[in-house]
Amino acid sequence: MPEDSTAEGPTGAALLAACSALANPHRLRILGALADGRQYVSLLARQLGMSRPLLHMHLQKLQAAGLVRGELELSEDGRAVKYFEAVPFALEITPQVVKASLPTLPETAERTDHDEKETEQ
Amino acid sequence: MPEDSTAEGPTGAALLAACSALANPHRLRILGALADGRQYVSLLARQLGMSRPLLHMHLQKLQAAGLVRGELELSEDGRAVKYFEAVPFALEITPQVVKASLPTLPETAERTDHDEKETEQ
DNA sequence: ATATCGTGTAAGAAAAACCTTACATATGAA
DNA sequence: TTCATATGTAAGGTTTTTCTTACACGATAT
Repeated sequence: MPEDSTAEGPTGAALLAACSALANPHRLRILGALADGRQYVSLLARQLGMSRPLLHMHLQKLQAAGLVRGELELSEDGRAVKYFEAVPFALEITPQVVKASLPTLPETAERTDHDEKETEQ
Repeated sequence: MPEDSTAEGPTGAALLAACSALANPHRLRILGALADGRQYVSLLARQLGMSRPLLHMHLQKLQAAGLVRGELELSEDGRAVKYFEAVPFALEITPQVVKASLPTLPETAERTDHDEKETEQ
């Protein structure tokens, strides 16, 4: 068996955050647009044909998930410009990876394994 | 460069469906529970501590995304029992994979590239 | 001063997702 | 028949996400 039991997987929280961030067509386009180069918000909004506040919101979600990174800079002519770039992540998801991530999934009250008397099939 | 340009990636629709299906803690638990063996709905609901109608709904979403598969069987004693199992998928997601999937992402009107006069930085 | 460019964010409507309760069916056993 | 098991699903409310509109600030250029 070619299994490498030391292969690190994402935490449940990280996996959930990443998948949630990717579960939207706009955010997929945004991430795709940043795949081969950084860009600043206003221009990116025009390129993608969406409003700037909307793009801002989606970028926040992508950044919170760690898929994208932003940096505020001052351009030559003095204006504040915020550039975003894709984080070079590589997320491999399989049923086993999901299973392995569960212990670190916060959410909805851990199964407290009290009243479970012979619930086996 | 170890790049294999013929490495197939998921379609935009498939990627979006998969990520949407995984963007929920209950569904992560469900998939994790099915990772090493099939199970039928009612028992799975008890094991996961959730209502059967709720589990049913989540299983539908997982199945629609192709991450899980269900089969209705008749047990020895004649009762109809529906077993679900995890599909052995392996989804690798990177910014480049996302970018490559965009042409096959339906949703929100393809950028029709008309009025784009020198929008370059 | 005013216009233009960049930034951020708050308020509220609209849409989608989530979840519970309730009902309906079928089978086997007491 | 009645109870227990399994299945599926519709109706309705709650919660979350999504999106627009509107406002605010700062700097440069006219």
